[in-house]
Amino acid sequence: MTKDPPRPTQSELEILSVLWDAGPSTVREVQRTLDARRPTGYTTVLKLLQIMTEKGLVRRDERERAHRYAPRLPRERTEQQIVGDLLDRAFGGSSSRLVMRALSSRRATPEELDRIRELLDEIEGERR
Amino acid sequence: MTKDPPRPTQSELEILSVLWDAGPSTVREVQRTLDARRPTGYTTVLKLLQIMTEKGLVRRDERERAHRYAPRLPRERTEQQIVGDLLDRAFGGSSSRLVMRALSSRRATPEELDRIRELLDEIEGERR
DNA sequence: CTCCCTTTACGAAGACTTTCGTATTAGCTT
DNA sequence: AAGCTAATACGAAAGTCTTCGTAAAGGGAG
Repeated sequence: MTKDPPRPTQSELEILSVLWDAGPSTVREVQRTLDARRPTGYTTVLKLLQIMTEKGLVRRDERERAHRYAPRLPRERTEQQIVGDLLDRAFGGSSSRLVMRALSSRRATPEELDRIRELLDEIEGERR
Repeated sequence: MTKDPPRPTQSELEILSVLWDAGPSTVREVQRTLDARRPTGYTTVLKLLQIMTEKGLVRRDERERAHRYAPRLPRERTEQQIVGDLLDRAFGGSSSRLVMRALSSRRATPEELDRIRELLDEIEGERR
């Protein structure tokens, strides 16, 4: 059984996010996406991805000349880990408080709100 | 106008959380709370609080022999900052995805769920 | 084959985080 | 005032994160 990789750092999380969105990508592809948001050097991204490979956060496919990197864990699972951690650390485990902050922090679209309602229904349904 | 303090680190956030819960506290008080969860030395907490004072994350009251530390920003605001940051960094700005992770990460009480529904109503109400 | 261009590899610097040992200071007790 | 106790101050060490410069390697064009 392979051990779980450590929690990703802030920058690593940003890279993972790109990979989850775009699928297996080369350094150049990730760098271009990141650079559009905030100036980010090529070797910086490369080094990060190499470190992330060592940590087991990503898997590297070396068949092509430009290696392709892919997340090793599903987005779902990592997000859960991060959120759970934050919940304990800053929200005293109160998920509702976190939810409220999230909702008042960014506007959610009506569709999103609907999906959240559905989720609430599901949770309350299970309770019975 | 005073500049905003930087984003707290993980350990700093833990300390802030204690201070928000307990109100202005001495190093010893914070240390005892933290130590109960995970072994934490006195001078470690002290140093952190001193650094946090420099950064402007907490305010120090030196009138008593044992100084009392208090958060400089309200919990609300800091939580918002953290969540907003996380939202951008890992959730592509999708608050609903964050909400779902939060809700499936820890069980919320029925009361909490109700409060969330109310919040949803409010948000949709404003839209009209 | 040789010259480029793009990529990966390596290493190091600088900043930051976290922890802890030790020194110093202040108050209380006697 | 002297001594004890508990607090703060200081500084250093070890680890991590982030960035970047430079070297090495690989492929394609001519």
